[in-house]
Amino acid sequence: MRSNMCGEVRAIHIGQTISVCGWVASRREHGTQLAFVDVRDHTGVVQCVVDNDVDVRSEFVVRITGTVRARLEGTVNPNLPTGEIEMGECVVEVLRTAEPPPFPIDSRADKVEETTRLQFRYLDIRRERMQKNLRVRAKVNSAIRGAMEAQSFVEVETPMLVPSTPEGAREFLVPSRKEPGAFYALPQSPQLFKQLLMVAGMDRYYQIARCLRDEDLRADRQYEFMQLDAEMSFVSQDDVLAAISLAVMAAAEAVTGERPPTIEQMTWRDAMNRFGVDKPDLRFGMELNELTDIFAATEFKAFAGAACIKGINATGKAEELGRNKLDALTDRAKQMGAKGLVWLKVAADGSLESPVAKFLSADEQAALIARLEAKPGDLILIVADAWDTTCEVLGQIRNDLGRPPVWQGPYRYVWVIEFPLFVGLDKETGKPKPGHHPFCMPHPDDLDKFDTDPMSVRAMAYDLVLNGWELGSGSIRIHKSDLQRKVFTALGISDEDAEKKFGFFLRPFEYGAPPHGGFAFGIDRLVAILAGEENIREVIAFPKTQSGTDPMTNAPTIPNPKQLAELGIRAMPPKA
RNA sequence: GGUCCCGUGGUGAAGUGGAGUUCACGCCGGCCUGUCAAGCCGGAGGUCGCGGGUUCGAACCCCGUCGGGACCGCCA
Repeated sequence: MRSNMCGEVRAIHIGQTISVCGWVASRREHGTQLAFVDVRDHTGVVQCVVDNDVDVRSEFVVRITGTVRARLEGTVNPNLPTGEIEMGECVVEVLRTAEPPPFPIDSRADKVEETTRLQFRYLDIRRERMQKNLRVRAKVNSAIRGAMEAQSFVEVETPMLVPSTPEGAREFLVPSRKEPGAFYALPQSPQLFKQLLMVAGMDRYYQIARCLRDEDLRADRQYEFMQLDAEMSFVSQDDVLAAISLAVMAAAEAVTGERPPTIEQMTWRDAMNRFGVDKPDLRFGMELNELTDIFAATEFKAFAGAACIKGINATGKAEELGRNKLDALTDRAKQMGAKGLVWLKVAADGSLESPVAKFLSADEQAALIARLEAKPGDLILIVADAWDTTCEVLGQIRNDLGRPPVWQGPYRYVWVIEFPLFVGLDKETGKPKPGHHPFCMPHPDDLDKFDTDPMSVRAMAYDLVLNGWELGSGSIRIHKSDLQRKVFTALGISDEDAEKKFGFFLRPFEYGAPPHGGFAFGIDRLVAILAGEENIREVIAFPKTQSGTDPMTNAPTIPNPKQLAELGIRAMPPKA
């Protein structure tokens, strides 16, 4: 039907008679003798000159045949890639008329209520922005596949109807027709199957897998999302990081044209100490500074005896943050569990202005200023509390004060390694809770700490972080039953419970599980950042709203009684 | 489950207790031979999300509810 794409016609085509197909982006009529019709496809628009009356409206689908010619002098449009040329003596075929769209099919729709965009998603996707985003996504998928294939990973598809598992995120359930009362779950991830594929000798598995979690939605979370899911046999942690790094770098290069440098590594403890979060945003400074030693002998009651005192220097923020904003920050710190937040402003003469300055000795003040390299106009914020609280609170405040939009460059990838094996204590059992999942390999140097200091045991677990967003995580898995039993014991899980809860998963290991490890990272998040979007809905063709509905299809809908009867289900009455 | 913000013709905004909801874009009709998200003239189009309350009077204040969004919880 067409010989050229609209956005690709150039001066070299002058003299050729060509046909383009697309949608009418705009029509400018000048009497009955002359009309301009801009035709749009996903490559762009081209101006078509019609020398007579033509009845086409916005978004009519047309095929236009004409001869490419240079535009008249003075009518070149430098804002358009096709602005040097136009199609003349055009014949217009209307392939399909169209109703006026509810919003303009261009960047003006960026301001339209998102619900309306989702209700008419097929029109929204017609826009340049969404076309670009979905094509970026396709490039990422393609580059990842290429990188994984090149490393001898084998793509294996795992089932979508799986057994419900006891741990982890809330699952979507699918009723079984053959066995009324029984349910399948939709997979939160292919975790179980990919590890069994290692037992099965697949050696290197990967899949761009759809995962489903029935947890509340966010800017970076949807019910359904896509992961690069991978698992490798006979590998060290560094092997896994290297393999995934190649996939991520290939994806980034495919989109940006630039290959990121080798992804740096940082231990979890360093990340917490320096940035106060396990997903540090390395694009800006304002790092946490250790101050405990400076105030070791302080008279100031709020600091005296505190396990950990840290501070950040919000450089140049003294002016900007008035009393109200400082109070708000203090409230936020308290909400997060800190006893308080101390602020000090560096005055023009270098002295400290603060309600608490009078409690700090001259030596302490001098040491503080030196440690934080504070200059006039700087704002110092200090938290004194337990180590984790101090880090977390200051990390959050650091992000609040300094973090650029996630899409803003440069891209700073970082592997956060050596996550703790256990985090916190279960309120009911008083036993440690698994940091990642209970099948993570403990760090070999920490095996003797299981009994003495379990909370300090590191795991062979790692996260990939980009600009403060967690892209994904992985670990080396336990493949021996004695070590697995040791971890279960620490978690307070008896042999009997372990068999009941995880037997279906662990029993196959008895037939010869190789040492193995893997990783999974969220494609939606990576694509969003590479596409310059701060919301993954912008890179998903048909996403759900925050309450889990689809304004276009009206899903979820109420099934008819016959369907329910067949499934042996009696539903609650719908909400009024 | 919680906190905060938003809801006014098709779309985006203005109006925060008082006359007839205002403006831009879009839409419909007319004019127009070089425009380019054209220009000019005219026109149609709104239960101000919904329900209740306060008031002489409510788009505006109060309560509830529905829908949307950001965040917390949650996401082993």
